Amino acid sequence: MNIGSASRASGISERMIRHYEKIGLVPPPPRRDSGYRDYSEADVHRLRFIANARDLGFGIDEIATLLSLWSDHRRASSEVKALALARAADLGRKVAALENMRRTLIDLAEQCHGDDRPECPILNRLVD
Amino acid sequence: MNIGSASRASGISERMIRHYEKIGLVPPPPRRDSGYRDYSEADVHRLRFIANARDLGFGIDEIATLLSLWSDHRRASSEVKALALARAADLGRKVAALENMRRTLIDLAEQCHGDDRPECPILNRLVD
DNA sequence: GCTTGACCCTGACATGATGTCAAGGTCCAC
DNA sequence: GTGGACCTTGACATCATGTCAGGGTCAAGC
Repeated sequence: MNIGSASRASGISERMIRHYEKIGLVPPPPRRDSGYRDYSEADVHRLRFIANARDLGFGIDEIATLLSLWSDHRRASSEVKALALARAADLGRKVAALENMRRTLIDLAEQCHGDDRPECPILNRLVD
Repeated sequence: MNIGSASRASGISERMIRHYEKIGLVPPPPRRDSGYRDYSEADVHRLRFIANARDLGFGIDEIATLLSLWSDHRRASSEVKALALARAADLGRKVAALENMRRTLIDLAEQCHGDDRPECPILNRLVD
């Protein structure tokens, strides 16, 4: 299967598939005489795994760990669980930080007349 | 004032101060004979404005707009308000997306025994 | 006046995930 | 055999930020 098909089947751009190959996240597939990469179903499977993990907010390093856990049939599920919970905690912190910004902005906007006058609590706050 | 003092006073790293100068977000300060940048209080003020806006999640382009609105004493506060609300809406979308990921991870982790057995719903989900 | 350590200068390379563009080779259906 | 779709590599860009190297400057203490 060509890289274009693998891309469509996995939801990862051709660009990123080549990138993941370069950084060692996916093994280099065999090449045809033309030099074209030739992907198997298993390769696409791996790519989709990566796409799903990425969509859950895992970073490249964590995805590499998940991949090795995935292919290790003797691994303990506790390792995977710990990784997922660490990721969740991280997301929780990010959510809290963004939510804080959002509330601050909304509070400031509520205090701002939003009319033709230049007086503006939002700018005043930035000047503090 | 040297760049180090300006950095400490504004909370922006020296590296980023120089960067903001290069991209035109702050005006190039005068130089002393030695070539050292020489910052005024007004410069530091501007830097702190930038730091505050950055902490509220504004991007460089938006900060540039805020800076021009700030120095325009005839501007309408409605423009600033619109910018703040757009930013808040954007943050709201990001928060929702991250919160979604977080919930999914926690749900998956709850279904995972987290023991020595290899069986793991988290990995199964990634394989879908 | 000299030394020393703290400070400053520029420029370059790196990150991470991703896009785009260019110049060239390949494949297949007609 | 030709055209259009596809593939190759490599390079450059983004955004905010860090770090490092190689070199100049300043100020305090001796």
